[in-house]
Amino acid sequence: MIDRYSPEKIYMQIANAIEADLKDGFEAGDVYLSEKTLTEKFGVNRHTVRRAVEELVKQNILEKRHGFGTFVAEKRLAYSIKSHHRLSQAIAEKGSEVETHLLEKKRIPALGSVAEKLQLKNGDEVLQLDTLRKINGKPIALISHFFPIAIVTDAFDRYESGSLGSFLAKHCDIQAKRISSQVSASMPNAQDSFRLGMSSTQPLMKVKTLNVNLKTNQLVEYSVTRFRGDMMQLELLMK
Amino acid sequence: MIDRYSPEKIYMQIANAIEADLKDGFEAGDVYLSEKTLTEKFGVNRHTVRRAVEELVKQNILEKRHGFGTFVAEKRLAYSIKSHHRLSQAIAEKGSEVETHLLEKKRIPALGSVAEKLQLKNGDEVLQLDTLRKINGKPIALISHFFPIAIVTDAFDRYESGSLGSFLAKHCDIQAKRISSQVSASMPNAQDSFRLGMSSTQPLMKVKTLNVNLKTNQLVEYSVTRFRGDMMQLELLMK
DNA sequence: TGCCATTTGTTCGTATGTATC
DNA sequence: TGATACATACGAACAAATGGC
Repeated sequence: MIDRYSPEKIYMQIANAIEADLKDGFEAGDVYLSEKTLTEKFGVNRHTVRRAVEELVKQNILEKRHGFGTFVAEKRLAYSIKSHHRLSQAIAEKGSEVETHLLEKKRIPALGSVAEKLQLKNGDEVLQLDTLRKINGKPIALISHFFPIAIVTDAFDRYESGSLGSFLAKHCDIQAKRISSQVSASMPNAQDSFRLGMSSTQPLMKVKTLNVNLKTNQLVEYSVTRFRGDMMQLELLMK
Repeated sequence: MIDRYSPEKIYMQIANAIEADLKDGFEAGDVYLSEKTLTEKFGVNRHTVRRAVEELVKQNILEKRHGFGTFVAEKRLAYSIKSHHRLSQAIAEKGSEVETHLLEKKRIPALGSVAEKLQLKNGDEVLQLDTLRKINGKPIALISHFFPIAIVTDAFDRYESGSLGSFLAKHCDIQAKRISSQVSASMPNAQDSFRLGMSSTQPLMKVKTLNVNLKTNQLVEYSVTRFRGDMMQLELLMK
């Protein structure tokens, strides 16, 4: 079953063998063999089967759940246009319920792009708020907000959920205005994919935005939003 | 440096530490520290730093080459979306060399979103042109252009390479103006990842745009651009 | 050319942590 | 609570690619 003298890596041989095995008696959603079973079946180390399974998870063929097992991934036909939420639409749609939850709040030294964007010195303190955005109960986006400490007031301590924009307007007299956005696609890290309840093989759409105070024109917020790539589509309408 | 009693996994602590380190003294293209060095620096096992680096590779922050080392990933190229702005112009301004190659040309019945966007009946004929865009010799984007047959003239037969926008202006008297763009992130299919010379585990950034003829205001083109997610970043400037 | 040091890649072994049922 | 299964982390050895001499 395994050719230890083949130039093809053992984990790839196993990945291929598993893939063939799946087509022969397994259906989407079925629980697949445990790592222990696979270890015995192929006569290799557990790490090696883990590496093989990892390969198939990356390809969306298997899924894993800690403490439960490995199972055959559901087919994702979900890419039809209709299943995409449009940011502008989804929020405006009647019946779409948008929630925002505060996940974390901490003071950190501004590093790299955060310092650069907010025009601070490397190491200047900023307040970081991480929030989770849900639409109709489903996690859609994670947002890390960065505020220069200079604009942070005690009012921030009271924020717990709901629109951060409205909160700033009401309690801090800050009307934020977006002056630029940068959009890119990348893969999620473990924490982000967990928090968004998505497969780590699905991409994120990252939107980095810089906001100024509409009145004073001062830089007040830099934020990094990670949208679930499979659920969100940005819509840009030209004038 | 490493807190072994933190609930945050060691490999994530290291990934974060490396990310901060990178912003402080490393530039795109620089060779980063070897696994051995990192192992000593953080006082952990080599597997653990490998896991951390893996995390950053997934996020397009580091790149690895077998037998050579780890280096800081190149910054994504930025591309501003503005109405009247063409990709070739946007990039050319930065002094990069842009090539466009025709991959395929065919007449097909408009289906689904193509018909919908161009306001055609399902099954109406459209001309599809697939082009590959390279910047400094590297494949960056695949574009599928769809034109209603009504606007297609014999001139189209002469198109082989170069800016399609300029071609339309010169030979078909069409000045295209973008009226909307939709941006999303998704994984590439086998053909796209092959044509773009990228890993099938890296995401694409898809930009769907709808263009009208500036003079007549008629819908003239719908296009779907697949950018390599690891090489491109859209930039949106407000106002 | 070929050899060597360096660096990443693969595989084995072992132990312990943590989630699920 | 216990059994099972995946997750993390340590240690060791060898393979394979790279670049310099």
